[in-house]
Amino acid sequence: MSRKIRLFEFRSWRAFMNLLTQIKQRFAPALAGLASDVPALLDMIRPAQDAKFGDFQANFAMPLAKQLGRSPRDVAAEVLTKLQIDDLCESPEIAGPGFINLRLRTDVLAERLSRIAFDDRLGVPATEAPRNVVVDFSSPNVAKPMHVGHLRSTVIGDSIVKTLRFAGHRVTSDNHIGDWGTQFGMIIYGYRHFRDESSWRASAVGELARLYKLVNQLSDYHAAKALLPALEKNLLESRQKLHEIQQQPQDDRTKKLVSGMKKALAAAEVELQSAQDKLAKVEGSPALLAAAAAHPEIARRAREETAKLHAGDPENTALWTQFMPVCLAALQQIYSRLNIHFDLTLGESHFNPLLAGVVDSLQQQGLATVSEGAMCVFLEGNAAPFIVRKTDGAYTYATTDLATIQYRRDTLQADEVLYVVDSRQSEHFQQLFATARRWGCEQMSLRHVSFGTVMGSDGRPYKTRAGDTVGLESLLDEAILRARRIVDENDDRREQPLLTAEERSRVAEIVGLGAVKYADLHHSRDSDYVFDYDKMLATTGDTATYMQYAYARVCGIFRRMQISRQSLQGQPVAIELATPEERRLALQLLMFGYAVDSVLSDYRPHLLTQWLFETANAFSPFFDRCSVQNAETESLQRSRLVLCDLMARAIRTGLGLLGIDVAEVL
RNA sequence: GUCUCGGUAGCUCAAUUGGAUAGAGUGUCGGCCUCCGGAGCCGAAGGUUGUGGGUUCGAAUCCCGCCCGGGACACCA
Repeated sequence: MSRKIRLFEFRSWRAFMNLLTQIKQRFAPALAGLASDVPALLDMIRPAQDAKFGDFQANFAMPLAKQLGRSPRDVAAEVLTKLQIDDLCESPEIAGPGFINLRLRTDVLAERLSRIAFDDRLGVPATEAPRNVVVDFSSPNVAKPMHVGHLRSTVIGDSIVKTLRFAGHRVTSDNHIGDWGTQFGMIIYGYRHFRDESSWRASAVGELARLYKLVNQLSDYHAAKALLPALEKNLLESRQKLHEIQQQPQDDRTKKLVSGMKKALAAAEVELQSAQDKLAKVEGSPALLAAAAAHPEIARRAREETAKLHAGDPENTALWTQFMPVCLAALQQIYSRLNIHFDLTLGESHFNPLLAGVVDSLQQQGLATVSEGAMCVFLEGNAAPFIVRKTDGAYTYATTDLATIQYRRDTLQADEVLYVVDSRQSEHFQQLFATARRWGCEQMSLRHVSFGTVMGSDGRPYKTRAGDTVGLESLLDEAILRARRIVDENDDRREQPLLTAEERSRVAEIVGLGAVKYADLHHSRDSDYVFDYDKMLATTGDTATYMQYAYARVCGIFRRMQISRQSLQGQPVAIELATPEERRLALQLLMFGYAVDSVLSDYRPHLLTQWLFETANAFSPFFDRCSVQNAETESLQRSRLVLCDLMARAIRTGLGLLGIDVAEVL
């Protein structure tokens, strides 16, 4: 009996937590007689765009008025006469063309906040409809060092996993690593011909990375050398053509031709330059040049090693088996540093045995046909076919991806699969999903969560000054190093430094990693963004550091007053919202659930960073003007302590969903 | 050439997917330290949302044309 009652209470207060939902429920009967599609109208009730419009705003009067052929303000007024909401809000106001502005009663706000004061979930209920979601992200190639290109997928994917879990879904994070590709042919070839035994013993990972880079470089060298005459000829011809066109009288048609030619010319120049760079790098080193001369067929031979591996050659399989743990350990090192965990790491090799069956099945269903020797799926609206088996009999990543979908449907029982992969592959996924649907996966939701490129300050993809891609490891090192300088400087400025050397290292790690992750997540994912250490580690503005600082300031209050946050728990709370600053902070804290919902509606973590920044921003004036220590009354002091504790947990929880940590002292 | 994503304050980015006077940060300028962490707070200036049309009560957002940029376009993943 008592258990039943408690369950009921629990569910009812959870349901009541979401003020917005509750407000919508109040509007439903008021709208019932006026419109057929009430839910659509209720959906137009939202948090106010600007605090001067109150706390919530209803935008439905204008479209509804149009349906009814009446004036919007009239319709709004009629709705208000039927609306029962005075136990929640001040009297609603009609403004502008017909907006309804709602301001919550402060006593209601205080009461709601009191209820969630010690709730770990900050009043956000777990979903009543949990789904099985597989999130496919990070997905590096093993045997190649991870670089800046893997950053976004890894960070965004991890945040989506954490947010989905928080919302109550059953999530499987899966790292679909490239462990069966051409790079293995390269390191096998490299291992046979260029291995340095002592380096191998000292650091197998480092040696594999060196071998990969070396073989790649030599292959590029020969390719560039072979291509050079054609590139030079191409460039000359482009210049010649451009010159000729420019001699002609200028009209709209020639103008267009000129701009087209200029673009082609620029592309040809870039291509030539890149080839020349590759040649210069090898020719600049006698050792490399000698190696290149000794291995003229290196690219082809490396490909053959890959083919042998795929064909089950025992020696190459043995090498693969020997290399894999080394490669995985190298990846794991970065993931544990980033504090990112995968439930599964099922790479391409795992699905290899299934590929023949996939193609057979596609063929049997009449989806795939042979064209120009390749097994293809032709899709309406796509010029290029989706190739599932190449002319030489090898399978492609299309095939692997289909096998993976099958596995996720049948074995993991997924309702939904998210692919956190950069936007250049959107055509691939569009074809993949279309094929999968026709193949029998129409029940499953498949989504490409795409994102843009990380750029340098020059507006081009982020590279080192020498033009190499930036290794992820060194990128993190640099961020942490810079964070350490900031932490040192700050603590040294104190009369009594608060941190030991070890603590400083720990804090620098938290601040540095947080900066990198936050900078990535606070941009909307589909746009490119400019990578800038100074901006992401700035102690002012919309950075992780600013949020972490706000957290540390709260901790400072408790430390100073010698009150543990733990000791507040379990005692009765009565939140008092005496000032505008307290009210603003309270409202902001209650919006957490809305922020989480909005993130998940389209997998956009930047909406959570926005909420965090607004929360830290709401806290600052409170901190400035509402002294806890010198509060007028004991009950006000207690109320403020609870508010502080809630604020700290909100920041910690919110940052946590982004994969970012906090520290008590910065 | 086709498809696709973009062009918003000096700079870096938002804009709850069609809602009010387009907002933040940074930078610039001007105010706040007998008071819980000044890594802070408050304020000001800064815009023809690439451009020309259209759709409607209402457009940065949707449609069409043009200009500029990124990317992808049969056997790499």
